[in-house]
Amino acid sequence: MTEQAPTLLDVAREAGVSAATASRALNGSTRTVSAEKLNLVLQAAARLGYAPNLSAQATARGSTKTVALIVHDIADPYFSSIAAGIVDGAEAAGLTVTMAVTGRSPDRELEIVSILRGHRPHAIVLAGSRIGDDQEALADELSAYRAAGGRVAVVSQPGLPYGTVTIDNRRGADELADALVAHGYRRFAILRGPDVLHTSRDRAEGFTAGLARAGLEPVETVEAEFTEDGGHAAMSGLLDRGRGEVELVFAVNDVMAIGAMRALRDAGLVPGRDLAIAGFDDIPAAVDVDPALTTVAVPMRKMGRRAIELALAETEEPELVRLPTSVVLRGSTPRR
Amino acid sequence: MTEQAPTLLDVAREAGVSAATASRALNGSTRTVSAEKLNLVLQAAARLGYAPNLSAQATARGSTKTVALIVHDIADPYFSSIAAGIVDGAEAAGLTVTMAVTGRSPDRELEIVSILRGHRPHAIVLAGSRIGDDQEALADELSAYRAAGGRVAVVSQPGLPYGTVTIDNRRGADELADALVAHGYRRFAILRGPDVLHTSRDRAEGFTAGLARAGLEPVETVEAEFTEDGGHAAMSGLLDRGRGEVELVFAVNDVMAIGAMRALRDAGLVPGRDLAIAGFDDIPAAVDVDPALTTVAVPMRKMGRRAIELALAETEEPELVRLPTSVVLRGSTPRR
DNA sequence: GTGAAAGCGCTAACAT
DNA sequence: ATGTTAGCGCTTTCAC
Repeated sequence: MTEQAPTLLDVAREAGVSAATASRALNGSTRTVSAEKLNLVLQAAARLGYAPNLSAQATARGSTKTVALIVHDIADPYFSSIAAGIVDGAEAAGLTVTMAVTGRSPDRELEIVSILRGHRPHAIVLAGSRIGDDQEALADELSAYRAAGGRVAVVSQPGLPYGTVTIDNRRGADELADALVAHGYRRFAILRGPDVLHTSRDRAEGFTAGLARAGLEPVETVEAEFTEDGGHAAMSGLLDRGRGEVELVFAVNDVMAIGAMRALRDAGLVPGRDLAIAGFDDIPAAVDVDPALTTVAVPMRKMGRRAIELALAETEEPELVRLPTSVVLRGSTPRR
Repeated sequence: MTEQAPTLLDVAREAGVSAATASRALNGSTRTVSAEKLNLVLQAAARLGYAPNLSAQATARGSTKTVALIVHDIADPYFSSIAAGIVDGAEAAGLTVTMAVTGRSPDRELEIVSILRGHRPHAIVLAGSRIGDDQEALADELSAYRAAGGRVAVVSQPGLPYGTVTIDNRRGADELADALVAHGYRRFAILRGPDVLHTSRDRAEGFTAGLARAGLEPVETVEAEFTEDGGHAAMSGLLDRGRGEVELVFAVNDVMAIGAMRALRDAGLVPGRDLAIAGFDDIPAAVDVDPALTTVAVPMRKMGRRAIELALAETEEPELVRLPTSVVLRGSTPRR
């Protein structure tokens, strides 16, 4: 049967007023319409089940009430926590969140930004570290959006000329190394992600720098995918080759660390006792594994919230917000 | 400085053609415009960094290329897995996903559906079991949307007159009970969620039914929040009161089960050895905990994909798809 | 194949 | 306070 959705004109007609009045009553600044007609319109709208056509509203006004969020993988707890913060913040500002997923493909990301731009969102938020340094095309796309009055915020990856909320990955990893050395560890392996990921690189380097201050260096470095399976595979490989003298494995994120713990157990070893493990992020699952995972706590949800604030703020200068991290020592790295 | 974003007219002018031709070249059915002008337009568009205004397109066409997704909590692995499937499916169909989060509040959910309806999405997908039976207002809102030609699909909760993809919660729990009895367990406690959640109720009842066939009944039933903290609190409570003769605790979802395991460890007990635990869903973390969690596998990602297909399918009759579950026995329920 | 013109549902001057 | 009238950027008849 599919009748059309009722339009503003239907409501106006039903209420016996002009479209303009109906518009003012329903969406405008309320104050300019008499209580009487206001009621008439409201009731007519309710009777008809009217919902304003946001697209039409957007074309007419030239702006939308949405913020577009770009993440790499929504099922990844790191991103979904950030997303949760963003949704919170957006909701507080009366904005709807639209979301797109890149699957970590730079091409796809570029395409997505282009499509999203078409939605003319109030703001675009990029979450998660970009891939590689070759971001010219992306930067162009974003600056076109920016030039047209759009707002951009970036979570996690500094270096883009927009409001950015991030953490100090180097420092966090450095402090972790410190704490671990203080716990008596001396022989470390690093499980890092693909080198093109800034996050991975910074954390690995920070950790190495921390060790260096104690006159140490990593016994071994293994590269793997930035996922749980990546961590599992890398740890399995390490064990196959013989882990030698390694006492502790630092994985550059918790997801990888948890994958590594699983590999350890699969090999009949006990994480923490036979080999210590540390991660980075403090995702919710970090306290669910046994032993609980030593890690660097990243305030993911707060980062999301802050990103929205940055995007919405009317500043000329791109602001860089660095949220503090903290080392959290847990059972996966017992004192030696 | 904020120049305006280039419009179709700008492109047309730049290419020396009419707006109509530009429109046809950029978005229409390609075939009706000469190769020559097509190129002209394409180049002009590229030069200007043109991105079509999707809102204007939507008002003109009367339809959008978006699907709206409503979830309770995006940080919950259950929902984010479903969301991932939906994003996959939508992407395959060339649709953008917009997302809103209810925080499990029925009022908020109603409000969201109303707002979303204003976006005139191609389809609305509701993910996660609804709260309570009092869904009249929600049903009204949805049927207004439906009447205007919108498509609706529901994940997880049967009972709404729309295409639905779900699992047989009763049966899954029933089979789990069977398997656990076969493993030698006799004394069970059930950790259930709020009774208003169908999912929780069905799983608890199915489990009880399974036990009944073996001439057993649950020793105890504890109600808690449907979250990890809820599971933790409930288990702590159970331990405080003395768990008596209970051999195995069945939590109606993995998140609660994992919370319960954590409570167990907090109390100095070893999950699996001192007290067996089983959950439901098979979220990714189920294999990360130690011992790995016995559970009922739910194909969450596939459910999301299937939901999009249902929503997009042109069927009159609301279809009900029940995806199969399977019992997965792991270390948290060793054979007795 | 291409352009002119009307219209999508709404908002925002501009009148009154 | 309310109605009239232009648009917003795009698509889509309808002629040529």
